Amino acid sequence: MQQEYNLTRKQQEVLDFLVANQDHFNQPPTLDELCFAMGLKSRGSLHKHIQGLINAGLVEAPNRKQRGVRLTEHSMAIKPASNVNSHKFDDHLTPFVGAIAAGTPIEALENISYMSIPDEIKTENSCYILQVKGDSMIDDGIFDGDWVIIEQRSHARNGEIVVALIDKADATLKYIEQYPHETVLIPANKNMRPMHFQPQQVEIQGVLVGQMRSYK
Amino acid sequence: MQQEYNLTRKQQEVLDFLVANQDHFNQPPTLDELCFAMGLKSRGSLHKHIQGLINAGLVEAPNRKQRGVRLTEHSMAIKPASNVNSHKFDDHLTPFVGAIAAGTPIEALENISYMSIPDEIKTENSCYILQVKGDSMIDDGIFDGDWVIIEQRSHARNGEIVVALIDKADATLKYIEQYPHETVLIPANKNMRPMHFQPQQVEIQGVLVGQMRSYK
DNA sequence: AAACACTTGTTCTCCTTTTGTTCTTGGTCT
DNA sequence: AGACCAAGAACAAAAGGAGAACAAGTGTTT
Repeated sequence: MQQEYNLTRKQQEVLDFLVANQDHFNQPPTLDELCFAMGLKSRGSLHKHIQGLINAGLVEAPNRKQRGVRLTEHSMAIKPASNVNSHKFDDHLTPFVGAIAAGTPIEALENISYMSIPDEIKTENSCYILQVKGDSMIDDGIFDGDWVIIEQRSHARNGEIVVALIDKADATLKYIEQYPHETVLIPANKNMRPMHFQPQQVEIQGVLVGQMRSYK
Repeated sequence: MQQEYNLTRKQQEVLDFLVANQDHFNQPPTLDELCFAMGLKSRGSLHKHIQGLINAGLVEAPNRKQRGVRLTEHSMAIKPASNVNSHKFDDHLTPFVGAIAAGTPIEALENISYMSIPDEIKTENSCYILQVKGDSMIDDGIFDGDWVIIEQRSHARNGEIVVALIDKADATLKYIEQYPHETVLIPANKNMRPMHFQPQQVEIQGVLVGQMRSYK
């Protein structure tokens, strides 16, 4: 009877959160903290889901004890077996910091959000995500509205695609070619022309390492 | 799939879908989700088919329980489930099942791996990931080597990009236009021409909802 | 230590939305 | 006619949520 996990969607969500974050907590969370994380406004609602997990034997019964929401050994044992090969849990969330449009500074979001992206489209170094506005890289398959994953760096090799800040004012996503006496930023768009600058005008803010698009 | 049971054509279709996707679901689907995947508009219609499968002993009776449509052990045996169990504990992991190249069947991976992708490029319904081989969608910014996220469905609207199986042999990623007497698959590549088929030659295996690319 | 305020877990009622089930109606095909 | 199938209405149960009320824990002040 207790081996059969018949969890509802919300119970599953709560369990997922607990499993995914068990390492992050130095203490088990309070109900209010969990509510916030799950987007609920009432402890009572959440408590019902917790109760369901307790009945399923996946969470220990916290008898009125505060911060008593812990996974049972049983449910802890489930986690390692949960995915077969590679792609281990990357609890590495990547910050989504704003939008980049050729010709204007990066529009920073007021509250940064985070996305969980696969290792395949990022690097081991620190990365962030921007949403592309405009068509300056359209010939390279980077469209208006796409997300790009940028590795934070201040230098690049010729031929890489970079986030470049021009005259400390305008940010843009372009191919870069650096020569001793000039830096050229090259769009991937037949209708646009390469732009030439003094090297000191151009500050590199990161290098393109991945891209995502939604068709919804 | 073979039938030693007396299933109607539609019952068989539903069963095939359930068997083919038992690994992909984090949780059993609701009737509405199943309706959507099968191209039905009425829960009532689907329910009758499910009822048939329950009578045949292939699906457990979900007594009013939500998301209760599960295969019995008996029907699981139909298709040896390689590594079932407990993907349901990671909502956020999406299976990477193989590569798709125009003109050849999907190359399935021997062991499925999983990627953690953001909600922004998938849907609430069951999705899987394929790697694209070839240039048939290059004008649409889908390049050789890109990953595409496919929502599992057997129908599509005109103008959507689908994974289509032609004559039960060749799988391909194309725009689809469906008319009463013909189905047209349209590549996004100036050098390739639309292909015309009898409707029954073309089986839809999913619809494109997202795309990813690595620049490493 | 006693009294107090505050936090947190628990239980409860009332409500909305989602979802499974049962119907009736009508269509197509053999 | 008899099967299969689809659509949609109608209903009941399940799932999810908000908030009040209360009790048990925690911390602070006196």
